[in-house]
Amino acid sequence: MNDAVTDTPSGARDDPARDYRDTVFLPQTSFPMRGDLPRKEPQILAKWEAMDLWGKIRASSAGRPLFILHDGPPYANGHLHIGTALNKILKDVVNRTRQMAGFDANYIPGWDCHGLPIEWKIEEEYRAKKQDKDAVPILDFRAECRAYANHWMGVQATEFRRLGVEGAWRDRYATMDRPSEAAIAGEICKFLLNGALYRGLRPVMWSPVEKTALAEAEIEYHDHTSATIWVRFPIVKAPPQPVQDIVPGPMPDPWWMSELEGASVVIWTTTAWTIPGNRAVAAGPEFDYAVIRVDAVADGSLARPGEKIVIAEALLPAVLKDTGITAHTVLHVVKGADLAGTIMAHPLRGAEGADGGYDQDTPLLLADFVTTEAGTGFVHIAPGHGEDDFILGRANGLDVPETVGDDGTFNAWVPLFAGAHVYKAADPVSTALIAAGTLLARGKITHSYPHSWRSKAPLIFRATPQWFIPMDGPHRIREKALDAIAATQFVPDQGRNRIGSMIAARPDWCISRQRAWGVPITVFVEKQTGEPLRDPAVVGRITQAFETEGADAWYSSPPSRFLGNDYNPDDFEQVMDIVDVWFESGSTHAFVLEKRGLPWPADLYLEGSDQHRGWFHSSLLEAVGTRGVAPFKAVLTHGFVNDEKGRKMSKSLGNTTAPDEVADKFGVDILRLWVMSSDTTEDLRIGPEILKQQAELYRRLRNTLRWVLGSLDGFSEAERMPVEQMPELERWVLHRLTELDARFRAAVQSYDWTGVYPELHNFCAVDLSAFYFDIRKDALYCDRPDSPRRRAARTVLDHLHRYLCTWLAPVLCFTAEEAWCARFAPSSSGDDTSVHLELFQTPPANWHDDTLAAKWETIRSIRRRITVPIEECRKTNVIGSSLQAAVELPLNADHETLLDAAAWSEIAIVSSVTLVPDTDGSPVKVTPASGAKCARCWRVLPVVGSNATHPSRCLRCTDAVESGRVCKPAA
RNA sequence: GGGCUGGUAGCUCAGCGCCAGAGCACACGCUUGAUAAGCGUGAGGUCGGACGGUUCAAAUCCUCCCCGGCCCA
Repeated sequence: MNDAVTDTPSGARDDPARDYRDTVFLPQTSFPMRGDLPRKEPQILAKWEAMDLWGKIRASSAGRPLFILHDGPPYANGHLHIGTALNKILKDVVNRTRQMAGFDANYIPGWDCHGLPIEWKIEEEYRAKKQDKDAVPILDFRAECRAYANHWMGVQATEFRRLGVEGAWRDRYATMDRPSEAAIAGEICKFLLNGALYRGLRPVMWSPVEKTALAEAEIEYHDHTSATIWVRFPIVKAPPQPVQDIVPGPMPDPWWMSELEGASVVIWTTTAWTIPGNRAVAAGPEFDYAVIRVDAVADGSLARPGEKIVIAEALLPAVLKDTGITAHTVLHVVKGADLAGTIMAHPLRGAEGADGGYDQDTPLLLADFVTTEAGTGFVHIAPGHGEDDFILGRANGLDVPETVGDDGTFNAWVPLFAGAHVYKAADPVSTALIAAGTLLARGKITHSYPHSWRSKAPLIFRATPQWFIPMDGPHRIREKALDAIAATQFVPDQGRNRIGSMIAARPDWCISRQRAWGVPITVFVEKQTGEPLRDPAVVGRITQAFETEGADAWYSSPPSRFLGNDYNPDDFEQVMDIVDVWFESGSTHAFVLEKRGLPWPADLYLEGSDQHRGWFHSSLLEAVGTRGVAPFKAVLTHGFVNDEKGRKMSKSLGNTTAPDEVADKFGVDILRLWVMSSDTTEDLRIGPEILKQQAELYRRLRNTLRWVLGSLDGFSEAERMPVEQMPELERWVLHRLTELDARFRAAVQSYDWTGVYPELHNFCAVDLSAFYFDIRKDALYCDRPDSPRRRAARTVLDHLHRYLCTWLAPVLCFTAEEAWCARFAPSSSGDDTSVHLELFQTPPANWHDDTLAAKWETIRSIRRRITVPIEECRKTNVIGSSLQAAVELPLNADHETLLDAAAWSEIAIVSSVTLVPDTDGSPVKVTPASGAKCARCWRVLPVVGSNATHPSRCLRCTDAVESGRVCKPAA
């Protein structure tokens, strides 16, 4: 308590003009109204760094139940954007709330470092220096990639920490760390050793000029003129089921389908060289296909009058024109679905010199990628020469012929065309088809075609050996993954469905890439058998070497180092492919959790919804394949950040919001508040107006804290009052705290934070600022310090300060710290006090009082009946301040005992209330209060002026002043 | 084109079968002892569209369409 002020000497009359301000307890605090966040936040960060806050948090929570949010690694390339900021802030809030709810939330942030984008950056630098990548030793190249990733990890770490994200930054993980590379190789070898790793063929985009595979982003599309061919596939066996003709008219013989034998299915392709690789024809199940008889043809047409061909009805006019058919009869129309099971001959069946190499059957399959935009409505399927073809082929057990070599020429085994280059294959293929009688027409088309970004040469899809993890078969990875999904908590729950349908439909996982910057697939293949070597001793030598030297050891060591004395290196081929980066990040659980002795599986994975196909997916498959279960107990997803109109952000549209700009202009706490004010399970929006709104919300929170701090000035434990002795108003506030507490605890459990912080804001604005604080200002400012009413209020304010600071700490991590230290660490520098070392407060059971809450709900609704007529009196200039009002309040029998008249005047902040019985819903009457205004508390009361010595004060204020205990605010 | 998802006041969000809600912003007023603050009052929406369906009753269920977003093709 501050120095008491002596009133005027007893007996002397007061000066009516006296200013009583210095006898009133006005809020007093060092906590400024303006946040000044962009300047202050870095100072607070520096303080945390200096006191080793992270270390102290860990030490303080030792022994508590662990909570592991396993960090999905962002790619170590470029500055943070708003999406990564959202993700990390949300993670930080979840971690902090769990920490403050009593867990030991040890968060280890990490990075994804390998992969194409960094390779490209380094290659780009080479090109700028006119250097050839292939001339650089691979270890040098990898070292440059490593340095590049390292640089960006540092940049992003700084940016994340500026966002207030707390974690084990010194112990961060990176996929390119040596132990990580060793662990990743170890995971690959788990699949190798348990037999779930096989080598198969798969088409990839290939440049015959550079003799290399290319990734999607290395491909440029340019116009290219290709030869086109229309080819007959003679039907040798009609579909198995009798089907009804769908042409209107007389009902045909249901067995007409047998007529299809002898007819031909016609395909159209722009890549004649893929015909030798054909293994099927696909039709669209929903399309109508016409069986026609050719009646007349133009000169030079390869069509034959009298022959029967099948073509999609929608494309019939175009095909007739292109093939020179001038007259025809539609015999039947049939759904594509009904053609399934038709067996055709390969168009080169029986060709001279082919030696029976094309005599295999060609099935007709159904596929939803077939369109009727161009062609014939039938697609020729060469599983080695197209993504769709490959997947359809796998699903139907087709083989993947390896027809083309790395230089773009046909392999020696390919009948008729061995050694020919695919770029020049259109003529020989056409000639052979003409000889076989199956070419229906030829043409040319100019279309957009993939080319190499480097050589500008046209590319081909070519079957190449790749490494796969099977989804089905003895390891039942698909089935186990689906079981694991069923056992996982998804927030929101739709995520289960989304990842589930992907897992259910996906093909085998191709984990090999023909690249340099990554972890090699550490496998030796026995040359004679083509089988991978499965020897735990060899695996052990590999992972051991990687542990200290990293994956570079694979490139720098002779194979004998790994093969040991049991094998002759000459008998083995060392695989030089690297593993898919998704396999790497899918293995982080192994080296970040398991290897470090943290609990496994993780409690939570938390990423953007795109990671259903990405990290959640690969982590699930990796863990199921090696451990049989998911590496996470729960998966939380958030949406994407769009602009204020809900449009995707793009530099060209100029609608981007960068996190560092928000930090510099508003402060990080505003950005964090934005995250928690949004529904993060859906897409979110951000922009100038939305940020401005967040700044408004922040101001209210900040001013609430400020007023609490100011009104608590000088609070001493001696003032504290037990709940039982408090007025109902105070007990109602404490009850509200129990309600909010329940909301927080539920959110901590469920990870569902939507609406929680808006509700806290609502509490501050509506329950506290506009109601409780407004009412209690009179007692806090004007009562003597030992007044029970004031003591009760200050006790509640003490609780409010602790509850609000701790609740806000996970989100407004800087502001809450400031408000906490403003009270508990006023000495500032060198002090180790931090709100982040606190736990959430636990409300005593006796604070909860539903009956009281219901009663005060009624009181507040009656209060609203009073404020309306007061407002009307203001309009007519009868009164200004509500303290100038006297109210006549009619109450019905149910309400007349709620409060007494004095309490009503307190609650309504008026100078007097008269209660009258309400029998017919009579309105509240407001009149100017009679009496004079107390110069100290401004209430208008009849007693003011009745005391000759103290003519300008009311009784309460006279007592307060004469007690000699009212303070003069510290200067 | 397919899978998942969203479209309720200027903004952020509730409501998800039975009279359109909250906070913020806005307007007006009060206060000048939370003052680059605080209080009060008020205005504002045919709930994306359908002179579509189901129902006694639809923002809420169904169908179609339009506009976004993520992932595939």
